[in-house]
Amino acid sequence: MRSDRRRDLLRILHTGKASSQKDIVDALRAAGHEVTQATVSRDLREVGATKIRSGDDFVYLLPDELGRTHGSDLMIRNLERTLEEFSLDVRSAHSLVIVLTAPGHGSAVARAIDLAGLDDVVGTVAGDDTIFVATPSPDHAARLASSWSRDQERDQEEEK
Amino acid sequence: MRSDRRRDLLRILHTGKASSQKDIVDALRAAGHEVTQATVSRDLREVGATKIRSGDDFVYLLPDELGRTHGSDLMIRNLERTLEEFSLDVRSAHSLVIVLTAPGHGSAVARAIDLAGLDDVVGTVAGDDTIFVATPSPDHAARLASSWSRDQERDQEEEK
DNA sequence: CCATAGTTTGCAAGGATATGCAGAAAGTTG
DNA sequence: CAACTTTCTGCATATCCTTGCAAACTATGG
Repeated sequence: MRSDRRRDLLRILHTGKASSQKDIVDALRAAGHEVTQATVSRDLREVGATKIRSGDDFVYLLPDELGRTHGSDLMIRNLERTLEEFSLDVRSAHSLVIVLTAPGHGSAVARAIDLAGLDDVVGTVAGDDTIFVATPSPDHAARLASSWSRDQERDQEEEK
Repeated sequence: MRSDRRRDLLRILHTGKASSQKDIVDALRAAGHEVTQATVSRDLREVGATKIRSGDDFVYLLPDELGRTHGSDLMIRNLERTLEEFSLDVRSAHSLVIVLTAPGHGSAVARAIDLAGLDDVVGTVAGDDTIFVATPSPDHAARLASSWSRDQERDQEEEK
């Protein structure tokens, strides 16, 4: 039955291990539902599931899990890319990290930092082109700053 | 040049109007970049963009926009589906709406309500199987309650 | 300027997903 | 129960996306 199958579909999606519709077909068959990929495609549309990148392959996620991608690989890459593109300088000052960005991009970069969900980041405050990042200790701040500098340098090369 | 093209790609993605890689190829060509769809595919992987449902078709979004799907069509459908599945009863009491859910699903349903980003919803508090939804007025509460009851009824039919 | 190594791209093939259509199933009405 | 309407599904196919591979391009060191 349709409703029965959908319950199992949601369960499968919830495990976060379905990376293709074929995977889902297999899982559903294992649960006793004889279905084809075409039906799965339609079911997925109905529940609003979408396939997003997770590292190098994909995962199907439900809409309410879309916002929970904090700290994921995707968001960490997003931070790296954002730093490459918009950060001009990164320094540490005691337990703070100060990031200088292209004018007007302070908030955007700070958001990327927040979304990355790094343990070392306690909080951020963004101005127009400057961000203060609070960390637990000067040690942490130094580590973060040097890591982010590396990300940021690559862009400087290209400017030449 | 690669970096130049990527800047334009990000701009295109930001408009939220690219629903296929072919669209993006066209847009890039219009901006003076001779590219093929294969290159676009690789560029998209690099910036971490993913294709998500938007109503009946798709949109390519950047990672940091994934969380901003509040209030979208996707989230509204998600709420409808969630109510169908987990809500047992919906009533209004003055300017509040009270939703009774399957045991343990209070928070999950409340989250779906929040994500839908409805103007009429001022705030929610969730218990194990009960949710209080604050609205601006008894009028709003009544409207919401009846709308959600309709969603919820469909499931009741199937229980028979 | 050449040789070499690394990077980027197009092409073509293959994989994954969406969909028109027609038939099956389920539900409705008289 | 027959006739009809509506919903669901599989099949076959179209569309869309990814990827291996080889060629074109860049960068670097002689």
